[in-house]
Amino acid sequence: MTTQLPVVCVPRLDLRAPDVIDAVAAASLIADPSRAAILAMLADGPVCVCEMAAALGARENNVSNHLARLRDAGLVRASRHEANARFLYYERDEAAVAAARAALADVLR
Amino acid sequence: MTTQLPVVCVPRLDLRAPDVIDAVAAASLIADPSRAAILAMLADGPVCVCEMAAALGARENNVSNHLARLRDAGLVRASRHEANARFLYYERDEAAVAAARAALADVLR
DNA sequence: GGAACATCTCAGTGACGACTGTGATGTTCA
DNA sequence: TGAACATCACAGTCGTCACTGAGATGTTCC
Repeated sequence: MTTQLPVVCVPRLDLRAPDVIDAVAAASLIADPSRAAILAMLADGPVCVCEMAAALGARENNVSNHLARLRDAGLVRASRHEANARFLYYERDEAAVAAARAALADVLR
Repeated sequence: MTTQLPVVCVPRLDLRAPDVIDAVAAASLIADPSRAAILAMLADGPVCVCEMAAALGARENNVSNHLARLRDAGLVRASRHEANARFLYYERDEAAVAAARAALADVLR
């Protein structure tokens, strides 16, 4: 609880707002419960769209919309199942996830 | 790039959606550029409302609204300047910030 | 006490985003 | 080939949230 208040109470006009666009972009994606759960589920390996929809209790086109946003952000990518190409499996791009984690950690550093 | 697709393509209905409410709450706060910048600025110590407003190029009541949300979440607290109590200085609650950081890191684990 | 300042609270407005429904695309199987 | 399935893309609707403006509270200084 050591609050270091400045001795002189003159507004510091040299204070610059830090660059937070990457953190905001990452946070905006996690700010939705469905997308946050999707990202957490994908931590354990690829998951099918229908599996995620069932786990979330959401419709598949709804999940698809969220996956499209995560895809556009580069956080996940899709590939069809080898044995049954009807199923589309999503997996995380760990490099992009690490970058998002770093951007968020920088704000809360 | 070792995508471990299941050999048998049967939807895993046992898949449960993980608990992400804490991460979503934290992300929702960071998802706004003003709040993200505020949290980042406060990492270096207490800052006055007028200083944050000047750095952000925002109006003071706007900044005050964002600070109220961060306050309600327990991430920041306010105290008046000892020498000049007209100025209200905000500082982070490092325990709460650490908890938010942990919740976010858990989703992107 | 009164004026100027710093900040808060609240209500109103506008914009962005989440969910839905529908139709389209690609895949499997009979 | 046709039916069923898995998923996507897009447009419409509705709710939430950020910014604004105005008024209220607390502080300092004359």
